[in-house]
This record gives sequence, C-alpha cells and structure tokens, in this order.
Amino acid sequence: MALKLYNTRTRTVEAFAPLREGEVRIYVCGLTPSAQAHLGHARSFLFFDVLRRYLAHRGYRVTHVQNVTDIDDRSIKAGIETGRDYHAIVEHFYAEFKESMRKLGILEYDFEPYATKYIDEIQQMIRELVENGHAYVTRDGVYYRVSTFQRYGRLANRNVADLEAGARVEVDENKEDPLDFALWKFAKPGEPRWPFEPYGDGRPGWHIECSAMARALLDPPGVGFDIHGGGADLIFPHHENEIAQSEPLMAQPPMANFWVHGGLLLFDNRKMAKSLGNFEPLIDLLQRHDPQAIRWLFLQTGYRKVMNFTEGSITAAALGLSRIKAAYRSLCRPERSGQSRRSVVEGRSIDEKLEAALDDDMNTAAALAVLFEFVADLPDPDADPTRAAAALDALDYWLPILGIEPNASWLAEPAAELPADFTQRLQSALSMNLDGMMPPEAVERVVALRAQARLEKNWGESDRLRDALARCGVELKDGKEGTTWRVASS
RNA sequence: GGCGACGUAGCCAAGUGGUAAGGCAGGGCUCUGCAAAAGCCCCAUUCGGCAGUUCGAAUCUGCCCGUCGCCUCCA
Repeated sequence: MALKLYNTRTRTVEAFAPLREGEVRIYVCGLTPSAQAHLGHARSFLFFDVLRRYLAHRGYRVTHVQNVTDIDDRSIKAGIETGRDYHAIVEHFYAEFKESMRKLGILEYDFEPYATKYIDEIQQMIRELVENGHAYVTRDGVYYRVSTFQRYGRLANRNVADLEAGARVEVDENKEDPLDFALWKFAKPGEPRWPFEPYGDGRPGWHIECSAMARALLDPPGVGFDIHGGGADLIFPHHENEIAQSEPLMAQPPMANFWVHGGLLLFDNRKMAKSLGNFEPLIDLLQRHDPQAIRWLFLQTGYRKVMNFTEGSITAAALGLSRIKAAYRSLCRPERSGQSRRSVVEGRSIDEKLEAALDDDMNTAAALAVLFEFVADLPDPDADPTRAAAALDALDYWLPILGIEPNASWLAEPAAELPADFTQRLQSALSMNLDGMMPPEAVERVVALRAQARLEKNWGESDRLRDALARCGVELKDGKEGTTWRVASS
C-alpha cells in the first residue's frame, strides 16, 4: 500500500509518487494578512500540516513552503483608511496568525516567503511573460493575456466561453479581454511602489507572487514540484492563473504534479470569509477552546468535505479526545481499578490499520476510529507491562503524526494548574486555617482530614470537605488505594 | 446562466457494488457510604424521494426535492 491522494488536476484519486526519489516538495498558498485569520484558515493549514507529517512518516524528506502575500489591495486600503503603514498592518495580523498556528501545533514551514521580498523574481517572470507574448502593458499595469494559454480553465474545469458568458468579470477598457488579469499594477499616488523598468513603478498583482516564489524556492529548473495546496476557493481564479503564468515558462509542465484542495468551512451554513464577516477571529476562539480539540474536530471530517462549524462540535470533539487522554494516562500511571479489560485483539497491527486509513486519501476520520478502538482494547499495565508499554509507544508515535502531541497536561499534573489564590479561597470556603500552605499542600491537608472523617464514618464532614474542594475547582476520586485528586476540567 | 460539492441515527461523521466504522448525546451496569472519575454493555433491518440496472445498491444510472460552494477579494 502507498498513499493515494485526490488530485484536482485530474479529478481522480491517484497513487502518490514524488518527482524526485525520497523527497516531497509542497507549496501551500498561505495567508493574505490584510485581516485576522479565522477558523476556516485553521482547517486548511491544519490539513496540510497532517499531510506533511504523514509524508514524513512515509519516509519522505519534506520541503514545505507557505507564502505570505504581504502586499494586496486590501491591506493598502486598510492602511489608507487607518492612516497607518500598510505593512505594519500586515505584520500585525501575520504575527497573530503565527501565534495561532503555534497554538494549534502546526509545524514551522521550511520557507515562509514574503511576496515583497521576491519583487525581483516577480519582475523577472513578468518580463519573460511579456517577451513571450503572454502579457501586455496597458495604461494601468501589465496584464496576462489569457487567450495565449490553451489550457486555461482546465484545473477548474471551465472553458473560456463559459467564463465569459458569466459576464461577472469586471469590464475594464484597458484590458484586451475581460478574463485577462493583472500581473503588475502601476502605483497611484500614495500607494506602495517598486521601480520596474521599463514598464513603470507599482506592485505585483495577486497571483504572480505564488508563481514566482514557487519557482524560486521549489522549481528553478522548471520541471515541476510535487504538491500545490490551498483551500478549494483558490482553484479559480488563483490557481488557474498561477498555472497560466508558470507553465508557459517551464521546460516541462505541469507546474505541480498534485493539486490538493481542502474543503471550505462554513459558519451558519455560509462560507467563512473576510468579506462576509461571519467569523470569530481564530485567536479569540483559541482562547476559549483547547487547540488540540479543534484539531481533533477537523480530523473527524474528511478534508475535502464542506464542513459546517458549530461551537458545540468543538466540545464534543474535546470529550472524544479526553477518552484518548484518559487511556494514555492509564498507561503512564495505571489507576488500579481492578476492572477487567479485554485483552488486546491480535489482528492487524495498529500501524497497518492507521496506514491503511491514511493512505486512503488521508482518511483521518477512519484513523481516529482506529485509535478509539485501539484505546478500548488496551492491556492492563499491571498484568501485562510489556504490552502496555508497546501500546504507549504506539500512541506516542502515532498521535504526533496527526499533530496531537501528548503533553504534561495529559497526565493531569494538578499542582501546576491551581491558581495562586487557591489556598485563600479554600480557606474561606472551609473556615479553616491553612495559612502559609502552597495550594497542593492545602489540598493534601483537606484530603487527609476527609480520610479521617471517612474512617469515622462522619459522612457529613466528609461531604462538606469534598464539596468545598469542588467549589474551588478540585475534583476528588475515591479509589481502592485511597483518594486521588485533580483540577476539574472546567 | 455555466461549473461543482453535499444530503447516512437526536447531533457530528466514515463507508462509493456484497449486506451500515467511530465520536458526542441518551439508556443500563461495574465501582462507591453517597458522589465524582474511569471503564464495560446497549443504542440505524437502514443511508433525502421516486424509478431503473444488478443475484445483490447507501454505493451505479435517470428524474425530482433540499442545502452549499466557485464563476468577484477569499484557506
């Protein structure tokens, strides 16, 4: 078995094979930080993060490029409206985006090119296109001549006639054809500009930066790279235009062997978009929800499917994830419950099952099902430490491939999470003197008092102590070997 | 108008010809002084509707209904 992936270019699921032995080069269209990122962005980038992790598991050396379009009409407009430098706005939003990506556990990209750092490469490409007759100069910029590219529309499965019939293309007297698009826009007063001889000062159009940066970083010889990714909304016109710009200059098209697109995220059954304003900034959402739960939620749905987001779905995902966490914890720190567990079913190994799921066009939902079943069949660490250790190893290996990194909180380190004023609050809840005690000590003291009360069958006192702790956020568990406690999961 | 996706239990969702994964919620149970936590068990004769192809269809074909996306900035 090997990885099979849906390829938008051929509209089929194909066996994946890299162009160069042992190496996979991926270009993902990144953010245009003219506004805050939302959950829809997260879904898309989360998918490509899992893809590259799985590719690495499959033994490939992965090069992941994700660009930053740090110059576009919107950020310029925002700059003018707020009287700030457009680039300061872009940097602000991008820094915030990166913070969100960090929280979500997205791996650093190997290259993170900014469009404005590749002006030379962009201009070089435009020159070549003009020389080859694929582009022409008008009063307000340099345009791509769509009619010169036979395959235009193939990626998006459109034909030029249909596109023109759509008649929603902006009429522009400067253009030869409504479908033509800007490669370079001449600067109007007050707009950022880069000199560009002999055409005129200005800035790059939207699509050219990706063509230029992909060529510079992944494919200088012009023979193509492996995977070009992005959200499904980029297929047309963005990716179609990238192809039109790149392929006429290549020694050997196609630009990318696989075109991979993530399904859009809907909110209130409408697409999440800056222009629709129906979204909560990602950074805010991450404040209210566990980033791992958000990742888990997306892992539960096929990456190509349109998905409608509801807040409750994150909670449900978090609950599901907590099952995995509890199982993980039980392997690390067996809670001796005396409960019988079914023994591990000796079938196909978990590796085979997970690979089968993921090989099938990255079916992460099936992979999660495998994990849930695996976790329901864990060996008892007391009875069979060897197999328990193997099970723990399996989780430690596979969870990170999905981008879920088991961390200290999975082991419920209670002391670390108690607020500073905890002792104070517990003291007043119990009208008891706990002066000078660190929060964990205070808990231990109360637990000990309760143990004594229980010994004396003083249930009233026992319950009073437990309830007071509960009000302060500490949850007690009476087990066979005594009482354990942890910070309640809010 | 053109192109496309989707419609599976109360909710989310996998499955694209061989007789419905998984998660959440719900119910039962174990444990327990009572709890909590955890675990175990149960929970779709059925896949938007109708017709057809087939030994066999959620899966293929046709029509219909519904929702959404792209064609304009978009992950």
